[in-house]
Amino acid sequence: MDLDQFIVAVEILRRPELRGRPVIVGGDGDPTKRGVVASASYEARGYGGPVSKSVHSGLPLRTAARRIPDAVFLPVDRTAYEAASEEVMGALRGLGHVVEVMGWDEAFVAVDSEDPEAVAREIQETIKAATQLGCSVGIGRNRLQAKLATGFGKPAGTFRLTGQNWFEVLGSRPPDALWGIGRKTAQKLAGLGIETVAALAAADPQALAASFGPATGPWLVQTARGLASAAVTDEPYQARGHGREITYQENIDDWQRVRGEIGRLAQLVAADVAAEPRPVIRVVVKVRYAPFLTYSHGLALDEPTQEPAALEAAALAALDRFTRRTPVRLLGVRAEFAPDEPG
DNA sequence: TCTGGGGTCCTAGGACCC
DNA sequence: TCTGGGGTCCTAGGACCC
Repeated sequence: MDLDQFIVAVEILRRPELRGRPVIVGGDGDPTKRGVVASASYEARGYGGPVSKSVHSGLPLRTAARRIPDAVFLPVDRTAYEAASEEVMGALRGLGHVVEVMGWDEAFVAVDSEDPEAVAREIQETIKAATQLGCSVGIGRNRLQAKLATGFGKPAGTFRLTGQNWFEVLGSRPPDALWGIGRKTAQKLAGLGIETVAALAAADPQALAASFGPATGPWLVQTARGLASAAVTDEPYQARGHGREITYQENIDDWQRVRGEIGRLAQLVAADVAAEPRPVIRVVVKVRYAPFLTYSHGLALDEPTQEPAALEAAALAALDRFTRRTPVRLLGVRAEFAPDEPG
């Protein structure tokens, strides 16, 4: 299940007069500032029109404003989206299936049915009745097939993608049409002469292991064949870590201030971590210098802890490993938890 | 394209050990 | 003291996703 233009849809629910207009949500809503598009309405995406007038998520806000000057720009309101998402997932769980939430606007639902389209429509009606939000539902024999199927069902539709029609639908598309394969991998594959899903499915897993590593190589081929094995689970999600990062509106060139900001971020991370039962074993500091060069340095803690003072001290020690003291545009602090003991 | 913020997983290389 | 072959752990970086 994948909600249609989720963030924009939540905004339109509380501002119905925006329906039908190009709406762009991102940053603090000021398109003259640093930030990117979190969500754009279908009107702003300008399907079928020229790229020079189309906006999509990830696009810099300043570029979006140049492309659609009369769009409505709104700030990101995480609290509102979290609340709406909770409502949706609650309604979905009410149907009695195993539900695995994959972010604000997506979930896998484990269903064994002779008539999956009927179940899909029931899911859509239930969510619509509870929240007024539309969604598309993809049907497949595994998570990979179902996930890709939602894209073909948009908006507000259903689509069935199984071994029966996998190559008919996807065979001639580029590999980055698949879930988990992006632009970089597609380029690297093209360099090996592999330019379609069908070609990737026919490739030798061992040969790809030489180029992509022992796990990724064979995984690429399995994915192109539409195969995936992970079951849908409703086990409560356990975060591996928590982090905070900020892109500053103006670059910081005073490294005393950088120190102060890292301390502040470490305190925010300490507060986030306090909500979890697990201790922190490692702290990583990230610095993005003004020309968009990003580096990180981390260190293992002497002993596992959640103590804010210890996390801050570790973050400052990690910061000391950065020798280059030129202006920065982004600072981040991340805390990583001890992994679960097996068994 | 002057390029967010929250994450996850994998890889390569070096250190270290036997 | 021209130097093997594992294995594991740690670290930094990259790719990807929502």
